[in-house]
Amino acid sequence: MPQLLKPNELSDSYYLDNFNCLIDFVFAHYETLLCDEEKHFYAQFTKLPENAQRLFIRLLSRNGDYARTTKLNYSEIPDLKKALEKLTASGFITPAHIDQIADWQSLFTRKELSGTLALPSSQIASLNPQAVATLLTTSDLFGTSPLDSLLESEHIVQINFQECYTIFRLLFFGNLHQDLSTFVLRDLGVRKFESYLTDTDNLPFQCRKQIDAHLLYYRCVDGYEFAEDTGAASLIELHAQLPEKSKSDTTLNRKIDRFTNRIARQLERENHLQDAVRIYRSNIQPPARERIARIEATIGNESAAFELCQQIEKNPADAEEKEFSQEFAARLAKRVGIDYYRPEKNKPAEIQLELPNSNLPVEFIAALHFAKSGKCFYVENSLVTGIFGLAIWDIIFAPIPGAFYHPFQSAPADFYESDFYHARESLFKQRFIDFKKGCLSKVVLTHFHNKSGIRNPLVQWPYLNRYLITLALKKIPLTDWLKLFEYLLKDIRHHRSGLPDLINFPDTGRYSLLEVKGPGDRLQKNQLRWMQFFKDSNIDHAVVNVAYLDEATSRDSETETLLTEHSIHFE
DNA sequence: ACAAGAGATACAGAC
DNA sequence: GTTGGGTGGG
DNA sequence: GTCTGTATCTCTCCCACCCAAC
Ligand SMILES: [Mn+2]
Ligand SMILES: [Mn+2]
Repeated sequence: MPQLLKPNELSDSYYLDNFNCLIDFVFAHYETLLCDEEKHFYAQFTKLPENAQRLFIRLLSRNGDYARTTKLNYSEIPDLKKALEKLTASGFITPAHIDQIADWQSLFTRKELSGTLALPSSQIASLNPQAVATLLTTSDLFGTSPLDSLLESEHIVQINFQECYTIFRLLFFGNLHQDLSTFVLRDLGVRKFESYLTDTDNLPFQCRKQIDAHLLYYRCVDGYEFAEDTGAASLIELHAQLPEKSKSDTTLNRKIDRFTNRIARQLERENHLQDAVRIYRSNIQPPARERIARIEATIGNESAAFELCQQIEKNPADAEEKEFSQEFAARLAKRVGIDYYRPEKNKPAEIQLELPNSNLPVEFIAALHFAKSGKCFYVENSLVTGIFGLAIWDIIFAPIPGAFYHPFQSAPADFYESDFYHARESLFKQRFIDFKKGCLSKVVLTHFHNKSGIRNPLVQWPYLNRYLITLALKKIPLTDWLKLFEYLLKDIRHHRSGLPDLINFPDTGRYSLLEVKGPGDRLQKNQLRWMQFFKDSNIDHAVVNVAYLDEATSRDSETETLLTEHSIHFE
């Protein structure tokens, strides 16, 4: 009998349904890539009675490999004992072998442990897991250990098949950071996703080797913290364990490269420069080459550093890397006393303001100042990026092969890839023609209305409202929008950030983009690049330097009124 | 959109 | 006694 | 007294609870 549900209400079998949805999808589309144990896991799970299924899912979504059965209490699982028996009989859980339990502190409270060990709880806190285990399992003259009393009325079970579930999650989501809560958040209406069709003919995993590589990568990431604490040798070993980069899996390659950079950077901090350089060299992702150049310069290898800078300049991975290579080369040349061309520095226009410190974020202080003679909004990336996202909404979610492979994506799989545009070129070309015919406002406002709250990699809904959008579309000329869009499209990954804090629409007309800087703050590289773009595109812009007239005071009533008028709310 | 970018803030060292 | 971080849950 | 590099902090639904600390 189907339940009648209010829009944001969960059915009483929600997590069972969600889990089934996940594993059924994986089994249906990836059966040939599953190993015997995984297939066994799936087959056995589907044979379990519903109550046992429920309990197992509950156990899987807890932390840790073990659970105390006395701590389990679920109103939707009436016969816990029977469910536990079923799970034990089918091998989904097993009574724990106490000598395999390494971490007793996460299973029992300090108080419980200090009681049985007859030690002050402060001392328990300072013991390492190994020590606790030893104390607990050491028998006295009568052959009894503290553990015996602790476990008198306890059953600890080991939760099995966690690895299988991990694989299923990986295959379903394509990553390990999403889990069953993703379903819940969608069904509660917290996160809305576009309702595209998933392309089951072009799923991301093609062979078992690829799956294992992903899994290994995640294992290495898990091991990072320990390796960092253990020292350089562990970090080097960790790097050696990383999966080989594959020919086709650019997503995984990118992850490996980022992680590699993280390892090498830590080696730098620990002063293992040779190893850091060696590891950076295996890597294309910025800032690997930059780091190598810096290290070479530090250890007195200026010529090697200089040469690398020239290589980078010839073939930069992105604007940031290119700028680095030019500036650093010039710096090196100067240091060695060689004459060398230095790119002229862009100094954006500046506005100096002296304002009372009303104890608000400096962006609001500045915005309220400009609001006295116009309309001013604190938008950062959200306006330009958001308008663009609304303007090309249907292109972002167009059914390109392989773009969508599960229902919880906020972007197509290739959104940040350099060929995102080319895979949709005809759609974009047509859309830009339409814009030139004057349909920009209509497309944007239609999507703003129809897609409200739905996730889109370019749209941050909380910052957008109809008034702001309408005003921006009216005050910013189409030619400027087209230039902005074109610039965004050149490198979406990097160009979606660094936009100025404020957009100002003075009463006298026009508009300008303002980056606010309080005392001690300075322009970031990407912010400066946007300023350069505005200059090249003839778009009003400035850096607003705010100095405070006084110490921070509490907000006066005048400020409160302004805040209310601008729908700004704090604490 | 893979414990991340995305921005602000703090401080040290170079010059 | 209070808080605040961690965790589980819808 | 600037300019640079680097490290560090804050934040992702939101609520109830439990436990460990200041
Ligand atoms: Mn900002
Ligand atoms: Mn700012």
